[in-house]
Parts: sequence; C-alpha cells; structure tokens
Amino acid sequence: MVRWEPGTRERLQAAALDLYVEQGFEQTTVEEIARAVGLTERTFFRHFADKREVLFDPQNRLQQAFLDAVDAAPAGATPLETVASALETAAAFFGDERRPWSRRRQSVIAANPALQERELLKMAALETSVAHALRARGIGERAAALAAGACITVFGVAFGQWIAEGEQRSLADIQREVMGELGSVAAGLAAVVAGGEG
Amino acid sequence: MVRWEPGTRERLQAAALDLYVEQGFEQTTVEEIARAVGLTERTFFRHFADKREVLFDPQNRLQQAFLDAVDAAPAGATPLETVASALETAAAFFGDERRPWSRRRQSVIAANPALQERELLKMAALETSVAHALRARGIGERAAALAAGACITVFGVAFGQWIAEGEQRSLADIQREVMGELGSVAAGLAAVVAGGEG
DNA sequence: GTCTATAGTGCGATAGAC
DNA sequence: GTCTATCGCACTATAGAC
Repeated sequence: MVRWEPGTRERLQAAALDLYVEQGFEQTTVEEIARAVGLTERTFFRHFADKREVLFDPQNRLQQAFLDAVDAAPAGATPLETVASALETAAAFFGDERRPWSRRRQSVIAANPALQERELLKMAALETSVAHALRARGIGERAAALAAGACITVFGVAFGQWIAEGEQRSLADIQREVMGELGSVAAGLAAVVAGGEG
Repeated sequence: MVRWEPGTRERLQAAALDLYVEQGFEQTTVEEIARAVGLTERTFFRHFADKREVLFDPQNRLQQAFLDAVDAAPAGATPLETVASALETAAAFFGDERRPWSRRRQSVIAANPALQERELLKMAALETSVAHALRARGIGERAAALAAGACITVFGVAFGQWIAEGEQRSLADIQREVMGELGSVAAGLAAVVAGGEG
C-alpha cells in the first residue's frame, strides 16, 4: 500500500471539476474535494494556493509555449508576424482530446465571477509575458504591448469559438480565420488616425 | 445631530484607500475601514459586496460613458472609428484633478493580485459591453469583439502612461498617440495573413 | 495536524427620514 | 404608517499561522 499515490494534483483537479460541475463552485467546500480523493483540507492547500487555483495549470505550460514560440520566430519578423507564429504553436496544446474537458471547465468558469477573475489574471500574465518576450527581440515597448494585446484578443476570441457547441475545426484553423478578420477590422486604421474624429 | 451623514459610500472609499496605501490591502481589516468613518463592519458590506469592491465605482460611470459614445457615433462609422470616438469621450472622465487619486489607487492595485483580478474583471465587462454596443449598430460579432478588444488595449496602454511619473499630457492626447502606434503595428497585418507563417 | 483571524452571509432589531 | 440606513449576533468557510 503506497503512502501517497502519484498524480495527486491531477486527481484533485479532476475531483474539483466534477464537484464544481455537479453542485456549483460556491456550494463545494475544499474539504469535500480533499475527501473525494482521500486527503485532508490541509493537503489541498499544499498543492493549490486557493480554491480557484485548482482549475488552472500551476505550471503555466501555455505561457511557456507562447514564450518559446516568440523566441523561435525568425529574427526579421514584425511584431504581428511573431505573435501569429506564437499562436500557431500554442494551438498545439489544445488538441481535440482536450476539447470536452475545456468545455466543462469553461461552463464552470462562465457561471462564477470569482473564477473569471482568476482566468483574466492568467490571461493578463500571459499578455505581459508575451510583451516582455517581444521587447527582448528589440521591439519597442508600445509596439510590444499592442501586439501582445492583439495576440491575447485573437486567442480569446478563437478559443471561445473552439469550445462553442458543435464546433469541429482545430484551434489553429479558427485562429487564422480570426486573425484575418482582425486584418479587415484594422484595414482602415491609418485613415482613422490621419482623419481624426469627433 | 444627524444620524446619517450623506456620502457614506465616498467616505468609506476614501478611508479605505488611505488605509490600503498606509498599511497595505491585506493588512487592513474591513472593521478598521468601517470604524475609521464611524460605522460597523456590517454596514460596510451593505455598501460594497466585498473588501476589494470599495476601490471601484459601483455606478460604472466609465462604462456608461463608453456606451453613450458608441451610440452617438455617426451611423456610417467603421468599428475602429466608433471606438476611437468612444475613447475621446471617455477621456473626459480622467481630468488632471483625478490624476493624483488615480496614481494612489493604481499603486495599491499594482501591489495586490486580488485587486488586479477585480480590475481585470471590470475591464473585461467594459470590453464586453462595448462589443455589445457595436453589435447593436449592425457590426458583426467577430468584428465587434476584435474592435472592442483593440479599444480596451489602447485604453489600458494609454491609461498606464497617463498615470506614469512625470507624465503631463491629457489622456486623450496619449490615446491618440497610442492609436497611431496601433496603426503602425497593424499596417503589415494583411501581408501576414496572406503569407502565412511557420 | 491544530488553531485562529477574518471575510462574508442571513436574519432580525432599532431608529431616523418622510 | 413606510422606507431605509445602521447595528448586533450567530454562523460558515477560507486561508494562513504555529
């Protein structure tokens, strides 16, 4: 009999998601989650800083993927070319096999402002780190911040479509489509800036 | 002697900001804030849902300003022209007299992830409502979401500069500059989309 | 593993404003 | 009388300290 089985984190995450889906986030206590996998409340807090964090990847693999992709982009690439290639790479993290889990997870988050806050914090951290990686490539602070903002906006819109009911296409395909639509929206931007407005 | 002085909300907000600046957000208890203005903890929670909310405008006036400005834009305006005019209008909310208070508030938020989460939630709500207002003008869902994302990104970058140490220019001036930089960044977007990437 | 501070909720009582 | 701001008390769960 093993004293502690491996994959404790993962089992806590799975149990938490199940309970959050079944009875709601607020109606679920940390003690319930811990007992569901044969542990105590105290152990839960050793693995996760708080009750929300259990729905998020403590290792931030997505962020690491984005950063590696930014670093790997060709030296002469523009800021938006760089983030476009980062989005391509990041899409590999969300294969078809993860889509059902992502949908369940998102339904819980959508129902709880407290969880939305945490998700937004993670996305903001991602945006900041992408901007930082762009700056390390010699891109100016403003351009880096704006390109990173565009990157996360496109990712967010595309991800929302990826988990939409009935959606079958890959995240990469959807991202390319959304990036194209961003091109359409931004097409008149030079004119807007030159012309001024009321 | 009046039992209830007016402006209870505002006095709680001022006292809370003072205490958060002096001793930190986490080191300040709700009871301290309440007692600082002669009230009890229970009354604090009558006015604000939680300890963080006291730093935010419960009336969401900024959001209302954005929405009014979007509705007031000329009928034929493109999505980005519309958000550009919304940014112009919204800038009126942040006059020079509010800059010192905004700086104090931001220094507290910058030091506390829990407060950053709340700020991000407010910004996300703002973005969503701008997207919704754009859709009401007949703009497609995707274009509306992307234009709203650009709007909030520009606002965020510009606001950060507005409260930067030594900054003197108005928020509207900075926003125009940032919008111009977004034009530069987006200039090559059509080429990126057409050419694809590794 | 226990112990505690405190955030936040629910219900009810009080009392001034009108 | 109604309406509403305030207070009091009991209570739970989170989260951190020891």
